[in-house]
Amino acid sequence: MNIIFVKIEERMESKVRVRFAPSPTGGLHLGGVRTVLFNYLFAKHHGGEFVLRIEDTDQTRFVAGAEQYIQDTLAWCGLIPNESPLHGGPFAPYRQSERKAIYKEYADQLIKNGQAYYAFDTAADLEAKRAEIANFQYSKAYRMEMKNSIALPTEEVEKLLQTNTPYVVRIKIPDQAEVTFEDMIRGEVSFDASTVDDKVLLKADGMPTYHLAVVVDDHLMKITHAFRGEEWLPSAPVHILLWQYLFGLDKMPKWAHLPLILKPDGHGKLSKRDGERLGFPVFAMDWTDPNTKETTIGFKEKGFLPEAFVNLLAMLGWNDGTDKEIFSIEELIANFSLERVHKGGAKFDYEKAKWFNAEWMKKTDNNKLAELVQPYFDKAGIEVHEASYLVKVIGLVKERCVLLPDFITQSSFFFQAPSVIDIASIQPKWEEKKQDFFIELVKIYANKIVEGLKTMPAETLETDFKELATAHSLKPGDLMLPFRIMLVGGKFGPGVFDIVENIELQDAMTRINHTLGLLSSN
RNA sequence: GGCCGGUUCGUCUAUCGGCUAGGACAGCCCCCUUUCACGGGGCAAAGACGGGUUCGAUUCCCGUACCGGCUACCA
Repeated sequence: MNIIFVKIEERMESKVRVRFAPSPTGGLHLGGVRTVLFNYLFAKHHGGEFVLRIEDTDQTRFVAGAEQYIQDTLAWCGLIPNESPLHGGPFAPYRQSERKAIYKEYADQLIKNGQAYYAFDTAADLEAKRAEIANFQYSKAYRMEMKNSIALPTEEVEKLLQTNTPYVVRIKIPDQAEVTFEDMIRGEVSFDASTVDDKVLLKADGMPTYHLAVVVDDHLMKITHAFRGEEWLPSAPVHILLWQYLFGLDKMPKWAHLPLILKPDGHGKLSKRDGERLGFPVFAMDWTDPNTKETTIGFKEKGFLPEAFVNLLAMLGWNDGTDKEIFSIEELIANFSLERVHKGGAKFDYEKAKWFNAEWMKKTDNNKLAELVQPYFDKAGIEVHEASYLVKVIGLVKERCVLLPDFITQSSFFFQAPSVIDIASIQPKWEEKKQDFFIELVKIYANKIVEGLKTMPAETLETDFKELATAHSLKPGDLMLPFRIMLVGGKFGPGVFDIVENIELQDAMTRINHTLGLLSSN
């Protein structure tokens, strides 16, 4: 028996190099970004390099704009690759479609060494065979019944090749081979390679499949540690065999198969559909399919801060062993270790995700928040005359905002009078005494304005308000809610006197009068 | 079906053989707040099951169950 055993040596003498290798087929979802993140954290923790490689070998699934989207997403998250298709690097090109010729050479070498072979079966041939034989596998058991350079006489193979018959190149899995390797997260994993079929390495269009491309490029790009989702575990033996055939197992990167991110309800891998169904983003940023024009919302546009997004992703499958949950990217880099990455998948919890964002909002500087919030104000058509005023308002309302757009609902009344007044919450307990009180309050404010005051400190406003209430033999408490609703339109917002202080006396008067008008006309 | 992986409160998780199984999110209650939040305090809530190993297992081993992944000329 041919035993392949790969051990992790604790050597780290060569510079750590990792890669993220997505296919440009659409938006980048949570699981993808987390794979990037763990790659990045591992590389930076060890002072290594992070490479972005685009695996665009499937021309039928290629989607225009997806590559740009991936780069933009990494930029938003702050996970900038050292080498990429856009910025190049010493191992360019970084797009597999541009490396087509390279893979052919290696496929030829495998064929020459008897480790791979030509297969001429058409799609129909394969379909028929699969229909005929339950659990059909293109391997030892049925290889000889198929149209390939192992089963066919040499002359016929020659003839097929000379007449340009379409073919694929398949790896020849050894009849008996136990493949064992050390996964950095899972420990020793072993497979009986004969249960794997002869995977296609080179497709009929001359493009490599993932199996060949990942091995060749990881070698050529000197990748030392390869991270990928757990869904790749079953094909690991193919890759290990290829490493053995092509470059030697001593050169092979160490593998780490990351746990999956699961649906919040039910079971299975989290998908784009789950987000739509349950009402939360799954992609990092908005993604518009160029064909259907359909847009899928992203965490960025939903109003998440990149710091929070990265933080929450890191905690999905990793922790530092303490109760600490809020980590900056620098702290993550400093503390990250693969030993603390989980083996089991984690269900995504949107409520917890929002909590991370709320925490990061509180930590973020008001000036920074103002910058981020400005576009939402623009979109809502709310004019911000002074940036400094926005910064001040943000300080007043930030702890009641979870997502960036919450600033609109929580603070629009600082910039314009509310368009809707929740009269229904005032009316039941409304009485003439209260009306008189507010008429008097307006007069007081008018006098202050005549005295040359535009506004007054919240504390003074509050004292005056309470004194006036007492004078009208009313409890201040019974007046606060109506006052709040007059100012903001409903039962929300920061302290009423903080609001009055900021919107200034003139505006407050206008709003009181407006509501008084509504109340008397009803 | 076959192969591989996984399994601690509803969810994310701590525990690296030693018993009040800790924290966070969500839920509920109270305080603060004459709005809503934030904040503070509290309640409720977990080791899939069965065997071993051991003085002692959530922790180590085996089996079972359940869940997941893969099983394409997709990645």
